[in-house]
Amino acid sequence: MIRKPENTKQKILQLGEKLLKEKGINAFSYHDISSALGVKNAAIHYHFGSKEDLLLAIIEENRRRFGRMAQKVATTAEANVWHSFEEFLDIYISNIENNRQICLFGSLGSDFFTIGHQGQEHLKKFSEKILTWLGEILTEGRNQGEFEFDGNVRTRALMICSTLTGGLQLSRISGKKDFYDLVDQIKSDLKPNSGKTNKEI
Amino acid sequence: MIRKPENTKQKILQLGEKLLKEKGINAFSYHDISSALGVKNAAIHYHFGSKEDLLLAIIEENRRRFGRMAQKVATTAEANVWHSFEEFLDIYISNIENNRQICLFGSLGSDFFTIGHQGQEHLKKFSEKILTWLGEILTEGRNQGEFEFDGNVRTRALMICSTLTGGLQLSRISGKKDFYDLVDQIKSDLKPNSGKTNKEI
DNA sequence: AAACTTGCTTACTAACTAGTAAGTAAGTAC
DNA sequence: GTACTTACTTACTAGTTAGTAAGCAAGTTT
Repeated sequence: MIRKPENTKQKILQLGEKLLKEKGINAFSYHDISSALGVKNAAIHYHFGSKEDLLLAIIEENRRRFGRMAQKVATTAEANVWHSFEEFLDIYISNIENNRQICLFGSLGSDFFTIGHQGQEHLKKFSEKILTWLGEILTEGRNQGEFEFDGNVRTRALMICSTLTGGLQLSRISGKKDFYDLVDQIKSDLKPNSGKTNKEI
Repeated sequence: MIRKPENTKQKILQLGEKLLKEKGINAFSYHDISSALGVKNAAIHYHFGSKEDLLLAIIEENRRRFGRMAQKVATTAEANVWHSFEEFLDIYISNIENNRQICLFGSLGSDFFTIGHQGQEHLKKFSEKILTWLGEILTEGRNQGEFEFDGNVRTRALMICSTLTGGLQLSRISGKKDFYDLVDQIKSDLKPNSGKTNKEI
């Protein structure tokens, strides 16, 4: 028998995340994963004792991935707020391009009352992390004159996240193009001196 | 036996909608409905042959309800765009106040690939109806000088819907208050001469 | 070489799922 | 008063679900 330690575990995690973002936590089963990977059901339980454990691992994996992105844009030489913001938007764009997946928070926000307490708490902490990070980028950008927007920073960060989260879902229904329009409008709205021209484009 | 025709059917429909918006289509069963209503599983199948049939009826019910709202604001004496827009926002606010439900499109956008073709098509038509209606209100308001916003009308309508859809879900995670802040910001952003003050509030 | 660990498989269970077929009590039409 | 319709119930099925206990082959430690 060929031994590739941690290989199966990683594959389960990756496929679990894919299924979570495509169908939702309540619409895939251990069998969906095991049959796709050519292993038995019990192999999934060996690596992730319960479905809740798999869910926690998926959330943690997303948290780490976000951390790496934040680290990357913070240490890049030509670091600037627009570059950081684009990297953030790319997370959502890669979702829609990857089989029209929705984001973690959209999937688990919808199913929030069907997941365990630990999952809810992990999600809450992760969402605060994102809102804080985005808030810092927005504040920095506003101070630099790179961004222009009204109101409270946290609310603006929340609004951008909500638009992207909802946009991924609605564009499943109304068409992919709508999401790209949405992303362009979000960027356009943030640009200074875009004014409120009130002209039809 | 007391005969209240259509009573059970209405109750099934109401509870089905509630469960759909609280837990999602894949997280409730016919048993959840039948046990709550004190009837048997087969009674649900009598009124709604399949789960897909129940789903179609729920979508149709929401479509009718939206139609009644649109009719109402169109025929009200003191009709104006702000009043219409507030009535629209009230649909989302009543969701969050009703056990932190999410909206139909959020729930079914997340589970889009797990529902049947008919459900997807009905949803698509209904979403176009809403976007068209909101687009008309936005256009009228912009022409009257009541609303001020940049860019394409459809994209702006879509952005407002996306923000509300995503906002309902994210505020399950981050707290109810965030949703009310979001609604206030949406309204504030639409107001003319709000400018882009770039000041922290 | 004996004991232990890792990464599974085989074989199973209890609970739950949507859905069906047949029956039945009450009301309605003629 | 007989036939028909409505709104269910009883009783069932076949398939799916997460989860478990025991076994086993290969590699690792001592």
